[in-house]
Amino acid sequence: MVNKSRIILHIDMNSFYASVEQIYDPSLKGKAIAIAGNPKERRGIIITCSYEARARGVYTTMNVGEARRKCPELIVLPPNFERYRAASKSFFNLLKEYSEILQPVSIDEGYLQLPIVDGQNVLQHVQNIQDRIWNELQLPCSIGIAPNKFLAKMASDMKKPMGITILRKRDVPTILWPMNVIEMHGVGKSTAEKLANLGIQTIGELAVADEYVLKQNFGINGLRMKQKANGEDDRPVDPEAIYDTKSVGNSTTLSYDTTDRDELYKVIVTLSEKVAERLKAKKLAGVTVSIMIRSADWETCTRSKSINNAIHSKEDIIEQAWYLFNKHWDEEPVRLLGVTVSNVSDLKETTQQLTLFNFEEHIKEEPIIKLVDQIEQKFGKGTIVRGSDIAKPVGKYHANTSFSKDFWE
DNA sequence: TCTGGGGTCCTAGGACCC
DNA sequence: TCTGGGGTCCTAGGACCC
Repeated sequence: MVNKSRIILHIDMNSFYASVEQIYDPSLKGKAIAIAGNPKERRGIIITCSYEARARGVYTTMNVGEARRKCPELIVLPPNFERYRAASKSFFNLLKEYSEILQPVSIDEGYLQLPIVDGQNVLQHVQNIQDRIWNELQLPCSIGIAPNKFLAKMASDMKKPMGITILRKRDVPTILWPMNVIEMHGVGKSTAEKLANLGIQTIGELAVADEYVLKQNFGINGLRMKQKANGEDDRPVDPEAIYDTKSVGNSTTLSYDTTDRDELYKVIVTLSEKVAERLKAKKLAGVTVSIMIRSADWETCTRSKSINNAIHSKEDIIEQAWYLFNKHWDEEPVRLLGVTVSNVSDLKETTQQLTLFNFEEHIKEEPIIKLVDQIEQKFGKGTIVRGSDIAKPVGKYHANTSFSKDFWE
């Protein structure tokens, strides 16, 4: 009989940025340190902090001033993303030695599906991975081991720092069900409140909740939440997901709220340039440009516009973003501005489509068969990109299912 | 607790087409 | 023409995550 069990790890770096800074400056080890967006500006907030700082009441999103008041000896550092990216790369490279089925989720966490080896002591094996990340990279991490992504994610959260937690299907009623729904990955404050109004407080109550009611209140997500509450999740670990960028955007909170049009134009230009640069690095172009305007009272307005051809140059992005801004800005003081390009696709594919489109313009009177012939004569076979071929193929990885050892039973 | 910046996914309404 | 049903695309906003 085929056993469909998988062994999935969720590896979560502990206070990643702070840990990396402690590598570069070992004198920071054991101290209360924090990384803050803008340490000197009034609007700086804590991005992450060491466990020593957490013990003193400092937490992520806390205002820097507030954090300093709570913990006067706090060492506040600016972020150094190049360092974090480099550390992240080493970390994922190490993980890749254990399996090709690796899905980075963010700079500091990812899923790894282990090959199933008969008679292997899984816990020992994972302990070895954690030891290597610590010994070779000096990075602490927590690891969850489970038969699916959701349970692995929940498990990695249970012991921090440097924890390893196995969460089996059979543990779900005893471990997960007594927990409050807010503890569930994917359930935030808003959903938790809505659930509470329906009389659902715990994950156990969600696990047996009426599906019709869930569907009415939360749509497809309601049914997914119930499945997860029952420990079910069949999403594959997808190594390609990280390459499938949907949008590229930059935003900034101004150091003071302003209505100065010239100043706001400069900000739009800077943001558009950054977006263009990042699109170029990723070899992407997009057909939709959005802007975000946040006013002093935290009201956020987003406006977008789709155009015929995918764009990527700073000039094009500035033009669209500035048009949108002028059309929709209500002249109220602006706190934050953002520019995003979405509906992106590979630059090579979009220019190919553009060539086809332009050519088609010239000979659009011709019957379609002749058209195809002409294009292929001119540009070679394979030039025609049919609708179904344009979408980027997404690699699917399936687990080795021939696992005889009943690890999860 | 007066809140940064990077994203993803889902929904709902309207336009438009057959 | 006073009027169905299915589908897709676009836009705006909300919820959530790290």
